[in-house]
Amino acid sequence: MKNLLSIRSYSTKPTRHSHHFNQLVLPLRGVINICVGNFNGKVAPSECVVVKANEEHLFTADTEARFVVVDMEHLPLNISSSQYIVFAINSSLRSYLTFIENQLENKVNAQLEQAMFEIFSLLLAEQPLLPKVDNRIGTAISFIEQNIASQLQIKRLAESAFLSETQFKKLFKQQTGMTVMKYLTKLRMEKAQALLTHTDYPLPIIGEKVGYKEPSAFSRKFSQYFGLSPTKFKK
DNA sequence: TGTAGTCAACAATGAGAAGT
DNA sequence: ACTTCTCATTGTTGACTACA
Repeated sequence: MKNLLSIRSYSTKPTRHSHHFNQLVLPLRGVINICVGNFNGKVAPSECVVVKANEEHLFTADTEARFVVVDMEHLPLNISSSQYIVFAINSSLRSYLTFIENQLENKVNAQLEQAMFEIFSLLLAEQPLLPKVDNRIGTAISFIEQNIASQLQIKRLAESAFLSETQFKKLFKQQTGMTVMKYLTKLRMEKAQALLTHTDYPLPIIGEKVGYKEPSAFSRKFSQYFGLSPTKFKK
């Protein structure tokens, strides 16, 4: 069995079938109709379908749809031990899929493709495995990820999801398991941690990049979240 | 059943001062 | 250059109720 990354625009086997390896299907554009296990429905970009080895499945897609198909002999533990057939993927993996598409459509390089597969596996292993989220909450999450440096207010996020503030807060908690603010803080702190580790930006700039106008507010939040100040973390 | 509004309690923030 | 603290202000949450 050879681990394989490929880009497809339609099902090569539009009949029920199975194979001895695991297969992941990740839409880039358009929607795929998939029937696997007890799941029978549509899968859109930002989501991933897991077809475990020897599991019967069937998928069809519109001609304009594009998706990454990954054949894997061994699934990372988070995926193999999960009950989810469809789950939401994070922004890092989404960005990486675009890279994969670009690379596979322009070059043939076996060594690079093996490295790409390995990076894909690592990104997959760190997916938080949130269930397939409501589209409106998915939209708001994308909005948060794209505007992490802005002063994000629930009112504005609720608008982006076409929900009232109250409904938005309820649905967000229900879908992600955490409040809007907790989710936002988690993203901000993870980004701050990455900027402190990988860049030489001064603290006020890092604070700004993760949405804190005041360095003091950033420093306080970072200390609360990680248990040590940004400066001590950097050392 | 899903959506929306109200409200009290609590948390987060900005500004500024002082200290390291 | 950065952290820590205080204080006033603003924002958010969650429980509850009402409505279609």
